[in-house]
Amino acid sequence: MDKPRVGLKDVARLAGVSVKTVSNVVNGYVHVTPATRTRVQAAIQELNYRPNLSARNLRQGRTGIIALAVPELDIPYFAELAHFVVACAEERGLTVLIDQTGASREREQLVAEGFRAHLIDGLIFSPLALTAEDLAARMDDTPMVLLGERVSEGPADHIVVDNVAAAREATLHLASLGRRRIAAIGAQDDVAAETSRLRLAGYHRALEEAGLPADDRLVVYVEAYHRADGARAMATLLDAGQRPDAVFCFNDPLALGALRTLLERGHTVPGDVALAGFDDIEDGRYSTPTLTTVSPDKQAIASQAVDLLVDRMAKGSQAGAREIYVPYKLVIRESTNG
Amino acid sequence: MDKPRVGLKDVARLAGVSVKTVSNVVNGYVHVTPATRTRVQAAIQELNYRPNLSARNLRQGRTGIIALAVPELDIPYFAELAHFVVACAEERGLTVLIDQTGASREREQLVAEGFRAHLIDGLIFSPLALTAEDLAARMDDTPMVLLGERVSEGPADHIVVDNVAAAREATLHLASLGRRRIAAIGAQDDVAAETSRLRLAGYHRALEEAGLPADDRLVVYVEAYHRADGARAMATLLDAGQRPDAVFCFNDPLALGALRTLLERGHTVPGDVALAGFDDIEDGRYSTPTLTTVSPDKQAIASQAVDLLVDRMAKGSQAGAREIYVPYKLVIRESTNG
DNA sequence: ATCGTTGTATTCAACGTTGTAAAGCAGCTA
DNA sequence: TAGCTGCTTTACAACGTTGAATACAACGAT
Repeated sequence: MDKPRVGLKDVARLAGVSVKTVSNVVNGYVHVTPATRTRVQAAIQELNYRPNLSARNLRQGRTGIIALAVPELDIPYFAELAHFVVACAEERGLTVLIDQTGASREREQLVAEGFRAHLIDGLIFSPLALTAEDLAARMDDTPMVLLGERVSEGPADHIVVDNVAAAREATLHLASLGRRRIAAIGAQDDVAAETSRLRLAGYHRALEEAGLPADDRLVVYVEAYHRADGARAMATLLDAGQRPDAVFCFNDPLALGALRTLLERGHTVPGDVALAGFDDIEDGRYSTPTLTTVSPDKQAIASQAVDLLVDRMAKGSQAGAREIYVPYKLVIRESTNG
Repeated sequence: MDKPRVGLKDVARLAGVSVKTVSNVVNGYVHVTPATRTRVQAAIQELNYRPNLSARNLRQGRTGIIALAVPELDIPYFAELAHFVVACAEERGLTVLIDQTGASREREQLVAEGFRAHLIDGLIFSPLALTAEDLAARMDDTPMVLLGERVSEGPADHIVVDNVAAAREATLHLASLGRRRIAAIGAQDDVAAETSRLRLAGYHRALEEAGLPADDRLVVYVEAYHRADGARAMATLLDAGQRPDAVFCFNDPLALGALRTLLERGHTVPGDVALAGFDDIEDGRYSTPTLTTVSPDKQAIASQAVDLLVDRMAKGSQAGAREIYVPYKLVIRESTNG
C-alpha cells in the first residue's frame, strides 16, 4: 500500500518512448506524431500520471503561485476582495495562497521580508500596521503590489482608492441633507494607520467646505474596524451626550455596529441620525435601513492588482513604481435617505 | 539588474564550506561547530539567502501546502471558516491555498480529481454540488478531509455537524414560542444538496414532535444561499398570502435577507414573525433584531479538519474513514425573543 | 600501539522536470 | 547515390535541495 509516485520516467517506459517525448506531449509540443501522442496519452491515462509541480517549478524558476496577504479573511471587505483576486488570478493561470497577517506588525514584516520567497512568484499585499520605513527596508525582491495607501517610495506598485475624495464626498452628502453635527467613527492613533488618516482628512475638508465647525468630540477613535468597535464607538458618543445628527463611519462594519447601537437605544436612522459607511459590503445592502456607503470597485482593484503583478513578474523591476487610482462611487441608500 | 538567485552553493562558497554543511546549518542539524555555524550564518545573512522550497519539496516529496476548497469566499460562513483553517494550519507549519469552486460541479470535480496533485499534501474540501458517485470515483490519492455531510463511502474523513438535530432544535424552539405556522426557507431541488435535505428533515421532525401539520406551501426552495435568495423567498411567501408566524432559514444570509423583506414590508420581528438562522455569522450578531441561530463550533471544525488531515498525511491511508461530529449550540437572540 | 567511538564535515546521488543540442529518419532534389 | 531539408525523437545536463554513505580527526579505552 505504498505510493507508486509515477513520473515521466514511468510513463515513458510504458509507452516505449523517451522521457522528453512524454514531456513534449504533456506540454503540447507541436512536432509529435499523432501515433506517438496517442500512445503516450494512453500511458498517462493508465498510470494516472500528474506532473510534479515542484519539479517543474524548480526547473523553471517560477511556481505559478502568488500570495495575497490581508489582515483578516473574516472582515467582509477582504473576503470579497480575496474572492475577486482568486478569480482573476485563475484566469491568468495563477494560484493564490492567502496569508492572514492579523494586522500585526510582526506578521506583516514577515510577509514583506519574503518568508515565502521562492514559493511565490509575486505578492499582493494589503498592509495595515507596516510603516513606510518597514516597507522601504524590504530586502526581498519578489514582485509586489500594494493595496491601499501609498506608504513608501519604494519600487512597489500601488492600487489606490482616493480616500480623501471619497470621504469628503460621503461627508458632503451628509451635510447636504442639512445635518450639522456630523460625527466620524474610525479615527486611529496608530502611526501606520494611513487609511484612517486620509478618510479623516476628507471628512475635515468636507466640514470646512460645508461651513461646519470641526468638533473634536465628534471624532471617535477605534482599536479595530469591526462591528463591535463601531457599536462601542457609537455608545461612547451617545453616553457623552454628544448625539450627532449624522455619522460617517470609516468602513461598513463600523457603520453596522453603530447602527445597531442607535436602533438598540431607540434612535431612528436616518430620522434622528443619518449614517454612511465605506466599502459597500454585502451586509449593508440588506440591513434595515440599507446602508449608504462609498463603493470602491473591488473587481477593478483585484484585476488591476493582478495585472500589475503579472506585468512586473514578467519584466523584472524595469518600470518605476506605478500608482493606479481605482474608481469608487457613493451609493445612497436608506440610511441617509429614509 | 538580473537576479542573483542565491542557493546553498553560493553560501557555501562564501563561507568556505561544503554545500551540505550549509544545508545542515539551515536545518538546525546538531553536529556543527559553533564557529562554522556562525560563519555560515554570516554568509547567509550577507547573501540574503532563502531556501528554495520547490527544490526542498521535490527532494522530500512534500510541499507543506494544503488546499482548502470552498464554494465562495464571500459567503461569510466560509470566510470565517477559512480564517480558522488558515490559522490552525499555520500553527502546524502548513500553508493554505484556497480554491473557490463556485459551487460548480465541474470545478468541484476538478478539485476532487486532484488537479493540484503534487502541489498540495492534503485537501480540506467542502463540496456542494458533488454527488456521492463523483466522490467515490475519485482517483487521486491525496489525503482529503470533507466538511459537511457524509456523501460517500470512500476512505475520506468527514467533519460533520448534526444537521438534523440542529435543525430540529431550532424549529422546536420556534414552536415553543407558540408559533404554529412555521415556514422553512432553503430547501433545494438539487440531488447533491445533502445539507439542505438534512436540515429540512430536522424541520419536519420537529413539526411532527410539536404536533404541527406539515404544510408544503410553507417550504420555500432557493437557488443559492445568499441574502438575495432569502429576501426573494420571503417575498414569495408573503405574496402567496402565506404569512407564517415563524421562519427557520437554512443559513444566516437567507435569514438576513428574509428579515430585510419582512421589515421592508412593515412586519415586525419577532412580533409578527419569529426568525431563526443557521451558522452564526458575525452579521447576525449586530443586525436589528439580532438573529437567533444555530452556532456550529467553527473553531472546532477547522482544528479537527486540520488535525485529521495532518494525521492522514502522516500515516498514509491506514485508518478507515472517520467521521467526527462537531458540537453546535442554539443561540437565542432577539429575532425570536423580542 | 591499536581499536573503537564520537563529533564534524564532505562526496555522491537522486527527487521530476525541461532547455539545448544533436541525432535519426524520412522524403526530396540534383 | 550523395546531399539537403524538415520533421520527430533523443541524450544530457541542470534547477536547489537533502539522505546515505563516508572520510577524517581527536579521544578514551583496551
